[in-house]
Amino acid sequence: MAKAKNQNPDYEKMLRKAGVRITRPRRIILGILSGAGDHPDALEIFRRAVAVDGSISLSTVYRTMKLMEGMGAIHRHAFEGGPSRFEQAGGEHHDHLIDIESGDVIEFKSDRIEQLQDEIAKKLGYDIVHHRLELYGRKRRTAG
Amino acid sequence: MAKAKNQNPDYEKMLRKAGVRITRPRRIILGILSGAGDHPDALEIFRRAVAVDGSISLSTVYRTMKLMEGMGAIHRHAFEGGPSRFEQAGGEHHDHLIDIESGDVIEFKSDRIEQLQDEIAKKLGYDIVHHRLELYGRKRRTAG
DNA sequence: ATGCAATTGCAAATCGTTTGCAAGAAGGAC
DNA sequence: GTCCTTCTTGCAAACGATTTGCAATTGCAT
Repeated sequence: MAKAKNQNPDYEKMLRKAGVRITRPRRIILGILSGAGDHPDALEIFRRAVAVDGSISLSTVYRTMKLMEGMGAIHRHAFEGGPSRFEQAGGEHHDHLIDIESGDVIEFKSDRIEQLQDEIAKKLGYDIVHHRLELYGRKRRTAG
Repeated sequence: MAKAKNQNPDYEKMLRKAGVRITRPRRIILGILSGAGDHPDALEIFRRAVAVDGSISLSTVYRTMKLMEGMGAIHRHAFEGGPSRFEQAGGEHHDHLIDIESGDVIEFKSDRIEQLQDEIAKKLGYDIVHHRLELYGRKRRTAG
């Protein structure tokens, strides 16, 4: 019953092909993102990585995040004030609903909204390169 | 033909009523936001404020921004990486299209999108407290 | 005008993130 | 497997944006 979010597109192969060395820290960090069902920030990734290999440094986590972001292997999210949070790329595009009480992130998708965004941009004379749609909400009290 | 974006809801009165002292720095800063047609960041507001009164400090700009944000008199936007940018509140709600080449911000509004957002949140069991919709785009080359 | 609490400017502190550098690994050539 | 070059790493120091402690100053109710 584990939340299997794992469609691991074998990043190691892709990265090596792109001329990126697969080092021990990188393998560990990538593995963590790959298995994460949440959207951890750099410090949290660092904690999880250290649990596997105590010698990994926070700098390496940041450097790896930046590298992977550049390669398109992960997505960086800057939710409300807090630090950047990361998520493995590869899945379908989606937006986020952030629970302002717990910080939990729920993913959702709306083709209709995407379509409307395109129309708006077009009307304004722009081509959308990317967008950000975040809903900040509070769990509805289940009427008791 | 100036871009009059000025529906100045007499913040001084509102603020004083809320027990906030109207000091010289605050009056100047509020005036700047009120007359701004753009979305300046703290440093830019500071620059404009210093041009009026050389003794104003950056700390005061930050403190005033935080205070006014709390009072609902301004909105804070954290676009892509950069520092927070501010805008006087009071106008109608709108979202933003950011020109990734110039940094210019264009405001737009879509009731349809807002409505869809509400539906999505409701379906997920949440009440939206606020949201953020930003389109990052590039000016379409006017086919010549 | 007077007094006290709220506000300020300044400098130092903080947070998240980046960077210089010397030591240490990755992986192609042999 | 061994060697070599180059890329990566960990560390500590630097960074940019923002916040804070503090003593001096100001707003404004009286």
